Amino acid sequence: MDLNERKLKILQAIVQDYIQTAEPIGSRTLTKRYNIGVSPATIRNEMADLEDLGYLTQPHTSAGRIPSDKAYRLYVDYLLQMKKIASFQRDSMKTNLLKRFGELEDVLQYSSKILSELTNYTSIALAPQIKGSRLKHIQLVPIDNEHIIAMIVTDTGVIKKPLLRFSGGMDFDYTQKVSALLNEKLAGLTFQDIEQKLVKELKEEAHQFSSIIQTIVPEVFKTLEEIDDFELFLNGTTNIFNFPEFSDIFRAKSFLTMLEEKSLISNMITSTEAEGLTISIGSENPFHQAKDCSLITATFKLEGNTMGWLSVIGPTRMDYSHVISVMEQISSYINQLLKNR
Amino acid sequence: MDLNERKLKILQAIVQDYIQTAEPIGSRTLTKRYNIGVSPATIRNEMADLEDLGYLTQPHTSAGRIPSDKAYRLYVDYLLQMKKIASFQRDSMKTNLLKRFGELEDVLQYSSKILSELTNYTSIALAPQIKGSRLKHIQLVPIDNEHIIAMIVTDTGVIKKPLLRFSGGMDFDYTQKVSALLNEKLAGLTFQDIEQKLVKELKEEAHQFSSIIQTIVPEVFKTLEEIDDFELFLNGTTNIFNFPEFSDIFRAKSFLTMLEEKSLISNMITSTEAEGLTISIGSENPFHQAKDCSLITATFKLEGNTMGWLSVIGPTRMDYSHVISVMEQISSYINQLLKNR
DNA sequence: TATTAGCACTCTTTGTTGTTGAGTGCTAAC
DNA sequence: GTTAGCACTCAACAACAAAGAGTGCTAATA
Repeated sequence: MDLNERKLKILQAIVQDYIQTAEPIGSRTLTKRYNIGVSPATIRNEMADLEDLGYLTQPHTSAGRIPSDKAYRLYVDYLLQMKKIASFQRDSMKTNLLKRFGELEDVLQYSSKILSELTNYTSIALAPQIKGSRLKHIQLVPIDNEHIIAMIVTDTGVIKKPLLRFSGGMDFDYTQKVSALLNEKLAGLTFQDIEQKLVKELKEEAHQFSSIIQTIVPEVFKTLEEIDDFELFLNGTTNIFNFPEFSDIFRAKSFLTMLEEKSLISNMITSTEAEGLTISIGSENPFHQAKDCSLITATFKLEGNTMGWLSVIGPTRMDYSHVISVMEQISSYINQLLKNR
Repeated sequence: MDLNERKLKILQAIVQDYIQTAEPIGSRTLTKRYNIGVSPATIRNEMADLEDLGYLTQPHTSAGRIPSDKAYRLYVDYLLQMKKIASFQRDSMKTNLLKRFGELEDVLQYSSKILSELTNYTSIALAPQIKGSRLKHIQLVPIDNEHIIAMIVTDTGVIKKPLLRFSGGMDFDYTQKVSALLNEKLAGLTFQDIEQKLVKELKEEAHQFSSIIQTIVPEVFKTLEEIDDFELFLNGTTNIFNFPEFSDIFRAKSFLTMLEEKSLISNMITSTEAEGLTISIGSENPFHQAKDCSLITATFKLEGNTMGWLSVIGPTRMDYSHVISVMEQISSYINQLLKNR
């Protein structure tokens, strides 16, 4: 018993119907809505087979069938193979997105907003942690007698700005010299390298600035450590209320509570390694909280470094076709942006 | 017919009971739970009076009574008058809060998190817009040949960092001179002043830098304009699921949707002018979306300038006593912090 | 005169029961 | 191999009854 042409046809019809209606579908209704070419009785037999094979489940004996995660996986793989990317909204999106410049974080956040609006699902933007990235520029700026800001730009575009308390005062020229030295020594290195090896060396080498470097540099890193979470932006969280599977208050609650757990979400998203689109369906997700959800993640890379992630999360009964097409569009513009900065 | 001692006693009992149980309460139950000293029949008469006076309502004829917004208002005014501030958690909170330094925004955000955890309601932190505040420090930093970051520190502690595209390149010394000039001319002024009057003057005066100033300064302000929303931080949004009045999916949805409307929320919060705690109950709120909610807002000022807001939002049946006491605590520490920076 | 006991009445909530209809699996006929 | 027919299942819905918490009114009471 394998998946012949007819079984595939029936399965696809069921998946598509369920994505639209969220209702279990029976053999008779299927023949009415779709042109399968066989009678309900035959479909019933095929459905029983498909259930045995694990593609369909039945909420109760006298109900229709609903697709399993396995069925969605088949459907999605088929879709990805076809890659029938629609080309809607191309122009308006392009100009809007390209008009924005600035930090990658902003671009991701803005894209996430568009994404949730276009798909009506919840969208998540995630910027990488600073640790793995490379220092592009560091600049100490004295604010007043007691405070210095260390402005830090990385190759992933993240700009962190730890505010340091530094009693004793320091004038601009001095911070300028220190900044120049730090740039010279540290630019291009990863933060891990800097922290592990170079601070010591630097202290020894730069005698004339040893006091300030001993005070400031560890302080900068300590503060960075503290603020260095994954930055997570959510959009369209209330969209789940549009879906009947979340009209149960407990489901809605657990979904929204899951979204509030930043660490869980970022774990789930960053676990995707491959560049491009990754789809994980229902129980494929690493956390049980997400077992009724599908997560579509676009990973952005530049020269091997991960620059950020963009995700859509929704019910397993997700309109994969639509979401994939929108995400492919947005991804291509972001990649364009990444290459041209 | 006025509010005699006994009516007040009964009303207070009803309010307190309803805050705890969220169930309409009848005369008999009231006598059982509280020691009023009269029979249910008497209480019924008094309740009928209180209903006529607008302090109570009845969901239906054979149900108990629930307090109206007017009743909560009376209760809250009484509470504020008493100011029975409990002194729990004082020490742990103090050390935690004072350990944090840095931007006021961070302090507000962190406080909001504590606040939602301590009260189990939703908490909102709001930092002021940049427009009304004064420039404390501006520093242009060249990142590469095409980008300059303008780091801007204001007296409200907000640090904005618009990234500007500036083709042509500019070396550090040059940006340094320009920064110094801008600081000299602009520090201490409000952004409105700068924008309206001074840009023109500056252009004329500073001949040697006229080209860059003509290019950069308007660009900085344009970018500021774009990013200058109220910064709004939400915490504990899913806490509403704990309250039976939001166990209806539509209520929950409309509450959460309201929270997503940043402009509405910030309008509601910033409409409070007075320093200290402001409470608006149910229909007292300016927006109908919030007519089932109470909003308790702490406004922080320093020398007349509003530095930020901290709010708790929840059902009108809010545990005012508890929330007020927690907010008084946190506010006092934030004020302490503000004065000592 | 203010308070209270008693009573009839109201209305929601909860549980029961029957009906409907969409769906199934199985069998026998085509 | 496919399909018509049939008995069966089960959720959803509506109708109905009973329970229970509450009310307002009236008459008795302190």
